[in-house]
Amino acid sequence: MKNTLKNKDISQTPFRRDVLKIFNSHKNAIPLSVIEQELSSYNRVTLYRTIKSFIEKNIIHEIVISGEESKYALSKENKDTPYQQHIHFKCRSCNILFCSELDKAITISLEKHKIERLDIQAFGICNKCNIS
Amino acid sequence: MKNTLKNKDISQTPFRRDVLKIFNSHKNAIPLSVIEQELSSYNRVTLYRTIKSFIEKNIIHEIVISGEESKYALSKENKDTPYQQHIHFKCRSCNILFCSELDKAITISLEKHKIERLDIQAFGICNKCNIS
DNA sequence: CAGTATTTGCAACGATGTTACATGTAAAAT
DNA sequence: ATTTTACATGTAACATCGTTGCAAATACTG
Repeated sequence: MKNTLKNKDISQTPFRRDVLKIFNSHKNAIPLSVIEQELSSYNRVTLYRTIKSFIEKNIIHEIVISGEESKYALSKENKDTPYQQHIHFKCRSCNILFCSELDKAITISLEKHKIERLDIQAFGICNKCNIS
Repeated sequence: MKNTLKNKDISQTPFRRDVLKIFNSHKNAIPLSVIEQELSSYNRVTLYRTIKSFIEKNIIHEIVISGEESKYALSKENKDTPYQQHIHFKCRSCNILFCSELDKAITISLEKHKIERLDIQAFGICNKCNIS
């Protein structure tokens, strides 16, 4: 099922549809620069605002890695489905960055601190790069 | 044992000593703005370059969390000690951010992808905030 | 102490992201 | 379907962040 702007409490505009279309056409997380390349024309300010409202509406989420350009990926979870632990995997060979759900949830305990949520980033070599 | 600039392949200057002193006086990760406040005077460019070289020499590391100012913390590991999994904990009440080592290493498998390193960020309520 | 390599401060620049405001457009109301 | 209203967009200006080139100062080497 395609991600749409409907039922997201956000008004539908041509620009937002174009941006969402780009996210739907990418399996993996993409940086702003890719979105800019794929838009025939755009306004910098509007794009920033679109990204910001998509994040607020939980349509996408931001993935930041130290020293790298932020990337964005469609969020699978929404208000109806509970939070699922998911991991971001980054391949150091092809630089691809994608999200994946964890089969078994990870539990970490940290002394007397109460952990409510975990963000996990994994770095390594992806399937494809491992073969070739 | 205090962290020093010796044996780090980096020349010692008053400014670097001042910055390092600030890191040594904080148990937790701090943003640039805190360093700036605690330096009686400083040059913006020099501070950026100092932070960058401290990161390169693995004296400190950067912790980035989506939507927040980057923070920096002293690195415990250096070239002599092997990489240890460590976790960043952020308290959503007092906003403190600190690093902690994991007693037992976490293993995650992701289909056919080869994971070499994990970064884990935990969010919740810290010990102190939990009590009060 | 002299020579060399590195660091610093300054000025200028470029990239990134935000704000105010006028205009345009989508959604809601009639 | 038309009006009304709320929200989204484009523009310009601005603020912040981080970098670069260069000259002067300082730390390290012999």
